[in-house]
Amino acid sequence: MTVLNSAAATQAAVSPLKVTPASPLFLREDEIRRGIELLYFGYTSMIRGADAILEAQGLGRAHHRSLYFIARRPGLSVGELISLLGITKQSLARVLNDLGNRELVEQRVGVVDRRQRLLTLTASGAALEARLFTELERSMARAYGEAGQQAVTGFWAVLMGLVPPADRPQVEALQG
Amino acid sequence: MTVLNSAAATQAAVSPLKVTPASPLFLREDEIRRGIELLYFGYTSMIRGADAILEAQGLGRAHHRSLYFIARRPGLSVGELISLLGITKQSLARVLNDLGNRELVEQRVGVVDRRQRLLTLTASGAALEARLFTELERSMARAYGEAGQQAVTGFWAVLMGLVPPADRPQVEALQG
DNA sequence: CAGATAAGTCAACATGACTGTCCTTAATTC
DNA sequence: GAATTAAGGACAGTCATGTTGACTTATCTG
Repeated sequence: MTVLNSAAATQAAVSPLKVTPASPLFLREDEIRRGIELLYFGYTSMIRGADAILEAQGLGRAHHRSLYFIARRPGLSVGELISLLGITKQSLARVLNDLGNRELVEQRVGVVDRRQRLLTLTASGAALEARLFTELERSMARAYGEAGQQAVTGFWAVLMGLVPPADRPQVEALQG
Repeated sequence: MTVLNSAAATQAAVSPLKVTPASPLFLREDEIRRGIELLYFGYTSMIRGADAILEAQGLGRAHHRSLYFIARRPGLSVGELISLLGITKQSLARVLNDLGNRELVEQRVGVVDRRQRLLTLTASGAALEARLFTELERSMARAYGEAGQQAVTGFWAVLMGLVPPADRPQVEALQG
């Protein structure tokens, strides 16, 4: 899956996407609103690409989020997944039951703590997640490519700044 | 509302938030996943701040989005709002009826096209939107301040790159 | 005038979140 | 070893927000 989008990469080297740069007074209301709006439209644009695949499977975005995090951290516990998603046990239960019934996700009893149920993708679950990821990747790789490497660093920095400091370790752990 | 967060602004000048910079191979899967995750957590972190205010009013995020765009573009038509939100007329109708019944939003017949209903906030609607905006602003201003001006430009560039080119004019028009 | 467009309305339905409660099993603590 | 705590599952009801489809009214445009 470590596939370079060569077209986007080429474009990155050649012509970074022009956007109006932030002004020295980049905390003015208009610039705040610009960030709010771009975050809203960017986020919804990115995830919209996977919706068609999900719908064909009779799954929704909630299922996608679970598949994504289980793929990212195989063997994570139900409690850890609840914490990442920020939803209740009961909300996650239905999603996890759906995924289990479709044999996309498997549970094993924890080794160190046998109360835990550790989650992994089955082969077909991994295949579906890969297809969904490819959709997100297409969108993100194009954006990275158009904006350029330096912009990506700024993109990450602002987004991490939006996360309350108390929650940052969890996000960083995911990416360790 | 053009309030500078002086603490954040000072911090911006002094010590931009350190994040692992994007590598030259910034299209590798890990870096794509990092973007996906930060976008998810950043977006949800930002909007979560307004939820308490909304809940106290008996309103939800759908109401907030309508209030936001009506505040941003006073006098926009119902059709324009549908297009911005990407939802159906029937979905918006319920939200707009709620906001009208609470006298937060008013409708006027269009001047150039009398079929249109042009939306504006009432005084109390504007007051509520301002409170909600202040919450988002707090979060965004802190992130801008921590990351620094240059990072903000990159943040905008990547997000605009995520938006399909066909949809970009609409986003830019909002910010004209 | 005929057809297209903007908007409103009613109905039925799906999804994904919530709360609350009860239960089982396993780990921890006294 | 007994009591408490923690992880998870199950069941029930509710709410917010989206969807389709069908129909109406007013207005604009060719």
